[in-house]
Amino acid sequence: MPDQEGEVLVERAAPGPEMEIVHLLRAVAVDLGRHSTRFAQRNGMHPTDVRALIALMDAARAGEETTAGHLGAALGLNSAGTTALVDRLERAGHVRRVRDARDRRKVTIEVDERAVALGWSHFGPLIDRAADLLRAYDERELAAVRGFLTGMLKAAV
Amino acid sequence: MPDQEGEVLVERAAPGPEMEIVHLLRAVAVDLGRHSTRFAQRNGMHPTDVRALIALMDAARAGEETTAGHLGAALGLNSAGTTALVDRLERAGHVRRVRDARDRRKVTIEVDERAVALGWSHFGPLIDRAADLLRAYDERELAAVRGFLTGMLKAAV
DNA sequence: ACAAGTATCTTGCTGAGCGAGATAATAGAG
DNA sequence: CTCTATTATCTCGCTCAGCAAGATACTTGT
Repeated sequence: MPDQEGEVLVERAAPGPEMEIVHLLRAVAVDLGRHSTRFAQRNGMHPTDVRALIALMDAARAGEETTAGHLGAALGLNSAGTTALVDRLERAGHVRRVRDARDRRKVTIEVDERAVALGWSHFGPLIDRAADLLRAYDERELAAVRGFLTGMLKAAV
Repeated sequence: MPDQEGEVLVERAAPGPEMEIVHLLRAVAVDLGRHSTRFAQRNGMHPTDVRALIALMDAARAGEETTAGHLGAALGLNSAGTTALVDRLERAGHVRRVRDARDRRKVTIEVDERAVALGWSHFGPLIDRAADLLRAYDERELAAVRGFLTGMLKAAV
């Protein structure tokens, strides 16, 4: 009876007990996004601005300088959008533009310390909570969480 | 010596082995966001449109009707933005507007079956991959993953 | 020294989302 | 039953993030 094709498509997933966790992961991803959007709005920023600051801090932690071009590429913006983004962040005092001394076409972006502190004040409690949860786990449980997240990371490319 | 205050703020987190997993979770959240943005762009939609379709499908799965107002509230849009969003989705054929018969002020939004199928074709493989990963776990490992995600969900409000 | 290449910025535009208010339908008081 | 308050959606005019195209400034290879 091919008269319910829609239903077949809707109910395609294997409805095992795994699906609960899959939906949980999605809910967490959505909520983390909301959390960071709220942070943006409270500080008069846009979601992209927060993503930019996070990208900049990640690079800084890895010991890499970030140029305007790098930043734009990481966020999927074109050059005009990148310039506007950096203008915005600079005007708000969250970053500084520094002309590269060796290649003077380049502009490296440095995050202001106060922006870092602001980020910690908002995301710190969440990170602490996560660390608390994980400290209660033994090595096999940690491996399970790590393995699941690592697997999802590879799958989501 | 208080001449390195910036550093103190930057390195505030307890640098235990938990931090690796915290960063993993954030990376997964970001990548899932990117995945859904790519889906949006490939189909000529905006991230908000995808979020709207997901919200609509979630409600439908829970057996609830979604009105324009509900949808806007769920996405944090005002009424003008909501109207524009539904216009866009309707123009693209992803949803239908249906005037509620009992309260004729209300407009309920119905997702078109083809939009659902389109979503599955993109997110299905990812979901399958997640289910595969989880099927290899025993009950205690599943409980660990579930507990961590549930805890983060409560913390991220 | 000069052509080709690379990094950023400028200009002009499109469109998502907002604030304010219009329109239409329901609910409650008398 | 009618008049007013409330609720749900839509319309209008605007702001601003991001795009496409091209200008500008610097570097590199010949």
